[in-house]
Amino acid sequence: MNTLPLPRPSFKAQMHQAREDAIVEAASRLLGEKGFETMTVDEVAAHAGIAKASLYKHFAGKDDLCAAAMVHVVERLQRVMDGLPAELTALQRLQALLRWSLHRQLTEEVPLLPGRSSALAQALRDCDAYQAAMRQVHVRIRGWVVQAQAEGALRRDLPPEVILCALLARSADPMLYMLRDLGHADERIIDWVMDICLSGLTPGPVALAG
Amino acid sequence: MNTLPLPRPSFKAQMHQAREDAIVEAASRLLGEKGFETMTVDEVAAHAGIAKASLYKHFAGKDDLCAAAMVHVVERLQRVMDGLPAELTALQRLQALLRWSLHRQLTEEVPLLPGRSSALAQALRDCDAYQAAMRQVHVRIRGWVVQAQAEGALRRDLPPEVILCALLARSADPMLYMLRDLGHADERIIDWVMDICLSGLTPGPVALAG
DNA sequence: GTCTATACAGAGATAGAC
DNA sequence: GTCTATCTCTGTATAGAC
Repeated sequence: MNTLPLPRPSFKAQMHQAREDAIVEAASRLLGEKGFETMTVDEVAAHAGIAKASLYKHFAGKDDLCAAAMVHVVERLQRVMDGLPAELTALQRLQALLRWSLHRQLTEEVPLLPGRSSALAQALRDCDAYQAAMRQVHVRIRGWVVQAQAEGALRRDLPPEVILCALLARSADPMLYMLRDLGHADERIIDWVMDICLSGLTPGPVALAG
Repeated sequence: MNTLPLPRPSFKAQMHQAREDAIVEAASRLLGEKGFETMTVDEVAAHAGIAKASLYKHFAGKDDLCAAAMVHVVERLQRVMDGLPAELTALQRLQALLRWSLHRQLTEEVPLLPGRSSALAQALRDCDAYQAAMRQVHVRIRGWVVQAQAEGALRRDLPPEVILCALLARSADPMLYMLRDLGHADERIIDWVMDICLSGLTPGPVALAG
């Protein structure tokens, strides 16, 4: 692509970027802990250590701010995908992704998916950067799903899109919190959810009732 | 002698109850469509056809109102459980319940489970009526799970509580909305989700990566 | 118990000095 | 660009007449 040497960012620009990152990180944290509707811009500013008015010099509004936080999350996911060892099979890659997203959810970080009836969902539909990043991720994961199906590691009677949804939806599965409320340890919860997601609840090939 | 027409002492009470039911129904509808944080008491009053101040004569506040709506939902679930044909196996009962809750979710009705970071979750923890009803439902469904395990219809290597959580969590599974956004028909979505929940994503016994 | 009108609080967003 | 102080709107809850 662009092989031109990038101009060294000025000190001021670095400061600017660093502060913006701090804001986004604070927003991500609160978004994960409290959700879009419950969190407030005041809290974000307080956690970032700046005044609210300064925050509005960086972001147009709450929607904008949280959309940026969500883009941040997707970019982290992309880096995780990039960092997977080359020798892994397609299924192993998908398992690693699943484990990563479940772990995220249990540590109260931003979920990959916005809540169904959250105003954030609408804001994200209008955010081109988020849509583009998310499309990339989908295409890439879908490729792994198809490959895993070809290798016989995933069911071939399900459309790849459906499997893709089933995997991504785990990152917002309420089952994790229900199990945590019962007092189970995080790692055990993750193992159960992954196991059930992949193998199901029935012992063998299920005999569906007519 | 008393020539007055037969007294109908419960008439006023009936009116009272009918109005209260209308309020709860409106609250349920909006709770399902928009979620606890986004919906407003004004909207509920408008949908119920009364003034907001009148609503506050029936319920102490928004929390109270929505808790009542949630209790209403659990009671409907209990009636569904009561109405299941006696000749069904335990697994078939669980499948029927699963199908019912998935159908509910797709028709934008109140989900059985509150969102993770919703203020409603806290309100429900403080609501004895909800807690009691929910405990009853849990115990009953858990019984069916144990029975299905004994019949070999559900995996025995998972604790019943875990399977119970896995089933209940489907009623708030974001997968349904993802598939709907892809343009699939409701019935097909439900079939896929039930199938994947019970049989998993892998073809046979899964070979976990070491 | 139901209404109209209003008090009160919280949160998003902005003004204007520095 | 950052701050303090303020505006404005929305939404919960209540007062008081009938």
